[in-house]
Amino acid sequence: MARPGAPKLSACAIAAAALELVDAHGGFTIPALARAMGVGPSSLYNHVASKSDIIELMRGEAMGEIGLPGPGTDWVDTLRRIATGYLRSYARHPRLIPLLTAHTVRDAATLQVCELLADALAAGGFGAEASLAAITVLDSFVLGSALEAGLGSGDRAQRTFEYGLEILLAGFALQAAAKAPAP
Amino acid sequence: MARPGAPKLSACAIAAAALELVDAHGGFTIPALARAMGVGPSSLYNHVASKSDIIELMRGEAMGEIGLPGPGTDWVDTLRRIATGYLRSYARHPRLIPLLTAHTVRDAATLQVCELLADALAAGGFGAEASLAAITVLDSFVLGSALEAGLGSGDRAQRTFEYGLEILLAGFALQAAAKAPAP
DNA sequence: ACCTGAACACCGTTCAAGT
DNA sequence: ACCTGAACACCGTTCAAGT
Repeated sequence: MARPGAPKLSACAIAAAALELVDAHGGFTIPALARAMGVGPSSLYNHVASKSDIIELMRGEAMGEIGLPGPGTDWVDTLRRIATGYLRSYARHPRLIPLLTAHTVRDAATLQVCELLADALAAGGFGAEASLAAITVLDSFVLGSALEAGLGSGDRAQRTFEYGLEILLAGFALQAAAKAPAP
Repeated sequence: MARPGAPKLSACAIAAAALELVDAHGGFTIPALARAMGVGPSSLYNHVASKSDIIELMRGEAMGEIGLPGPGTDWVDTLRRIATGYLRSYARHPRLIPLLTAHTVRDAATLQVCELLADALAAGGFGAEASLAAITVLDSFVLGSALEAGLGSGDRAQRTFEYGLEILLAGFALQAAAKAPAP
């Protein structure tokens, strides 16, 4: 009962199919992606502008899966929850990470999460510069851990992540308690 | 007075030329690399096995530049010095970083530095698992910072790095002082 | 509005041939 | 031992043409 002229493709469906290919093979190719969707390579360009466009869509898809803590949450706990959700999300698609690090972030959902992190750190007394440093640490740590967690033995890497995260958060709390603003 | 039959190419020269292209354009191409060296594309394959081989050679070149602390150094100071040299090295070639994160490390010099880090952490009382977590944090942080330091306004990113590094090291020292082994 | 198919300018790699 | 040049099987993207 398919409507006549119902489109076979959409940006969302393209991103999902590409993510499946990345999960399975660590990369994707326009011809391979088109073949997986039962369509000619040139058809994709009616819905996305370029291959790099598809990669950015995949970032949004991975990032959209993480649940965000409510605004009443303690700032350290906010950091912990975001980092944990972030890890779980990217650990599901570890082979996507190398593709993402080669790109500057443009995805809206990702930028929004960064703002939430900045707010939490501000609540902890971090200035703008210190906050940037902390977010860089956290982000790099999560991506590095997700790479290991997704590819290696999941359970051990998970504990390694939790342990490292507590070191980080303890460092942040220490810094906040000292109430010394960034030099 | 060139010796007759003196080779125009070598693995080392290829890596250096490729690094120049990456610094300038954020990537390299076999034809472009060959052209830069005044040679045909197929000539390169007398000295390297593949493009990915060239990338691994570049990792070694970047890593080889960092100076290592002597064995008498305090363990926290050892971490600080390696991290700092590591950052300086990669900040000089920030556009190389995305190429490297897509690769598993095979370079000998890099693996040796990892061992030095593990030794330092062991001296601080870290067990094997805690040590792995700490190295993951440190490595991710340095690469993330180098990406920013090399591409953004160098001086501010440098201070951001130093500040974040002190947070990290304080966290490590805290953990060591508590003398609680990894859970 | 959306898909097709042919076409373009590339890419990494191989291999026989030369010196 | 090392470089050449032609060749191979690709790749991402465009565009006129169809429906």
